[in-house]
Amino acid sequence: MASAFFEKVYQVVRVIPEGKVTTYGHIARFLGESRSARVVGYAMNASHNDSSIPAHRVVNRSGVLTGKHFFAGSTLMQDLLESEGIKVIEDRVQSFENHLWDPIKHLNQEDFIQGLTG
DNA sequence: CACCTGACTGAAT
DNA sequence: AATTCAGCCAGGT
Repeated sequence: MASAFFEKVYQVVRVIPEGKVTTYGHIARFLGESRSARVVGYAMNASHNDSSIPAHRVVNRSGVLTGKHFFAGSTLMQDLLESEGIKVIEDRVQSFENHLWDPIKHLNQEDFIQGLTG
């Protein structure tokens, strides 16, 4: 079991809809830790312990696949995204904002955290 | 035990 | 507008 923050991150990542992506910053902000975007990324690094976490749907604020290096091979992350209908060119998600899934807009922040802790 | 690094980001210079 | 700095947490050296 990872830290509480890691768990929250995982919970959010797990509910990202197929064919959608979000960013480290959005997740951090959604969790009320807008300054911990970096830790979100670090949580993803540790997410290799759990295969149920679609880490490929998390990119940086520019839609760049900064974490692809941590996937097997050099195109697995891109391949996964493209298989969900997201076009990726040179490690960048095309029409990024169009595919962006903002947890702050699609989830109820308080309820989510309440349900998580309770 | 202290210090450094890392899938980030926003503010300041 | 581009570069630098600070903040967050965990794990490795």
